[in-house]
Amino acid sequence: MSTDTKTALLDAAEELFAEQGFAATSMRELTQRAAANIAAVNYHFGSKADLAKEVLRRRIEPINRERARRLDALPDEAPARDVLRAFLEPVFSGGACESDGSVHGFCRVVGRLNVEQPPFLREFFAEQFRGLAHRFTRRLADCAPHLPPETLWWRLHFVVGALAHTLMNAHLIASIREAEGVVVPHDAATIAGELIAFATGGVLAPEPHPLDPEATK
Amino acid sequence: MSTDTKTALLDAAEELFAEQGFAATSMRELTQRAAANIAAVNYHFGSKADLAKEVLRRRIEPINRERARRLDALPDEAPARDVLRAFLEPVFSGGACESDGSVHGFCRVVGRLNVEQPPFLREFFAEQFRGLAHRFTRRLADCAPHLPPETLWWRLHFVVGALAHTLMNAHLIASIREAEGVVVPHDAATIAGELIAFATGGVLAPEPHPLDPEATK
DNA sequence: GATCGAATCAAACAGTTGTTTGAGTTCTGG
DNA sequence: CCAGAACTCAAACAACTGTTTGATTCGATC
Repeated sequence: MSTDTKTALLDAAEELFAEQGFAATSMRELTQRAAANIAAVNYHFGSKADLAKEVLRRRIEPINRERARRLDALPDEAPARDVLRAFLEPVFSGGACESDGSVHGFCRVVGRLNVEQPPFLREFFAEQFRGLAHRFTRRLADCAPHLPPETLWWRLHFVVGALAHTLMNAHLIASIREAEGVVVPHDAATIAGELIAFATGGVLAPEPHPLDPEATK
Repeated sequence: MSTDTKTALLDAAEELFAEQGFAATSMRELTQRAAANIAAVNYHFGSKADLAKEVLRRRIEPINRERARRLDALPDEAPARDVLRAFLEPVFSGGACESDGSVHGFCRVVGRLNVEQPPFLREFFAEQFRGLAHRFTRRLADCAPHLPPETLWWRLHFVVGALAHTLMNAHLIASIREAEGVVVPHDAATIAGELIAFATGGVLAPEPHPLDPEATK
């Protein structure tokens, strides 16, 4: 069946883009892992770039739908923590975990391509997130009326950064300390919990002081 | 003078790696921008990979020295905010800003290569940060004795993620809203201030609740 | 002014890149 | 059973990859 080849390509691309990034992954390697012919990607997707978009779309769209759904389901007086849960938890749920509870490959590919951002993906990401980011920022503004909108805008992006970095490196971060005998749980549920607590504290932090220029020097 | 070629190569590499990443930047493009011969990189640095290491080293080492210096200079009872300032401010200072106050290219290259992490850079980064990360985590533990060490470990990495993401995308993040007529200041001082406030709130947040498994489903 | 090492250069290296081609196979609907 | 679409395949495409070579130029030291 041809659909099998198509999803095999998506799966292989997901793994390899996650591990090595977009530019560093070759079509030979990719099609070989999918047990497909070299020409299969261009036949089914058009190009390597279009394949990458499709890899992302199949994961991001459900996540963003779920984010929107949860945001809408929140009562008006919902606290910031619930808003941030609506933003973060969908990433880790919905099959995001391996059977051993560790973070699934697609989490890493989203994080990876989100930061690699090949030129052709810039617009794709902007398109996927623009609307949602504004809705969440507006919602957070209700929870924290003492904070100016620009500050909240920055803070939501800090959360995105922490999320992307964590998705990509969770296994590495944990392994650093485990090499010393310290066991660091890094299953998806633990990470999500840690991240939500951190994000809530960060978003609700008091307004930044103007920095002492002396100290920054 | 030959030193000029060498630094011209470092500067060009810094810019291009920042914009496009390591794998996506070719030697032709790189040497051309530096007004040097194709063979110049291999002559002066040995290989493309070694060039990348050098690009990073020349920026990261001073930053990490300054981080260590500031950490040591802190009084014993210093609050978490000061510890985080010692960690974050050196990134933005020391020539990190363009003349217009925006974030300098090298900030982006560090953020970029930190997330792209070509295999040969894994060990390099680990080596550069391992010791420092532990010292900061230990210091933060003194400021927040109510939090388990693993939680602080995660939170420091969340801060790194927010930092890396911001360094890479500050201009983009700002431009999204400016396209709508909202002026978002994104000079280095503003960003540093926002990030420090966010990081302090996040690191000191109360311990994470165990998540409601229902909601994560 | 000759000598030597450092630096630059154009050219070529062998290998890989993403993509295209056209013939072959497999599958499906009539 | 056959026509036609959907798909797979090996081979070749031109372009580009990082790196090496050997001759040439440059600047300093003796």
